[in-house]
Amino acid sequence: MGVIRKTKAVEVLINTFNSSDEAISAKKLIEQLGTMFNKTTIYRVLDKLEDDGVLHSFLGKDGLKWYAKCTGCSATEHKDLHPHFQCLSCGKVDCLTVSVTLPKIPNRTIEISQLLIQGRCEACLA
Amino acid sequence: MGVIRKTKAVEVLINTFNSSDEAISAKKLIEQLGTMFNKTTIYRVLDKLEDDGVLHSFLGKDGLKWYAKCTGCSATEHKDLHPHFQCLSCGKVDCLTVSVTLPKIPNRTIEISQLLIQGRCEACLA
DNA sequence: ATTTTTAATACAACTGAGTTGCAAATGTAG
DNA sequence: CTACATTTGCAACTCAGTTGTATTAAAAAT
Repeated sequence: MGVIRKTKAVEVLINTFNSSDEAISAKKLIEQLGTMFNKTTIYRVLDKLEDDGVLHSFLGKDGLKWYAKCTGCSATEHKDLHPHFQCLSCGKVDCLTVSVTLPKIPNRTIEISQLLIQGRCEACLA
Repeated sequence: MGVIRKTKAVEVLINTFNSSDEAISAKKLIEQLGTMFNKTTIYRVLDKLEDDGVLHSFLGKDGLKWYAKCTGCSATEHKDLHPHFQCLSCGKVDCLTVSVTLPKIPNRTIEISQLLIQGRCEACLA
C-alpha cells in the first residue's frame, strides 16, 4: 500500500486502539469521532491501517465491521486463525490469543478462517 | 414460533434447499425467486423456517446472510459449532460436517460459535 | 522559506441488503 | 361456506458502508 502520512486522523485512531486491547466497531468509532472527522475519513483510515498491518478486521454478530490491533500479523500475513469473543449482553468484543486447530478438509485449500465465539463475558456473568 | 402454513412460498423454498446440500444466500434466493415472490416474503419465510429449526443461518465473508438445511439442529438447539466453507473463487458455501473443539476460555460462557473457513473449493482448484 | 506535488479530507449523494407498516389475499379451523 | 388469523405484496424506509470530486494539508523539491 501507499505511503501513510502522519495526519491527525491517523494519530487519533492509532491512539484509540492503543489505549485499550478491545476491538472496536467502525460504527462506534464514527459515533465517538464523527464530530472530529468525517465518517468517510474514518473508514478510509481504517482501511489503510489494515492494509499496513496495524489493524485487522472481522465481522461481528450483526455483520458490523470490527477492528483490533494486530499483535502477530504482518501486512502480508493475516491468514492465521483468529478467534474473537463477542459478549451477547454488553456487545464487547475481544481478541483471543488461543489458537485453534482447524479440521482437515480434503481437496480444498484454506486461506483465511474466522471464528466468532458468542457468550457472556466475565463482567456480565458477575 | 407460530403455526406455519403450507403456502406456495414455503413449499418452493423448502424444495430449493432440499434439491442441494449447498448453502444459499438470501440475496441469491431473491435473484432466483424474486419474480415469483416479493423479497419481503422471502426474508420472512426464511426467518420462520429458521425459527422452526428447518434452516440455520450464518454470515458469509461479505456479511451477507446465508441459509442452509439443518441436519443436526432442533428448534431449541442451534448452539453447536457449525463450520462453513466459502470458496474465494466461485463464492459457493458448504456446511462442513466435521466438528471443531473450541478453546477453553476462562470466566466466560460460550453460547454460539461461528467458524467460517475461506479458500478454494475442489472445483476451483482443478 | 517558498513552491510543487501528491496524498488525505469533507461533503453530498449514492448503494444495497435487510426491515417495517399496512391493506389485500389466502390458508385453515369450525 | 363462513370467520378469522396468518401470509403476502407493495412502497417506503433504515443504515452501514461506498464513491466522486473539489479542497486542504503533508512532505518533498527548489
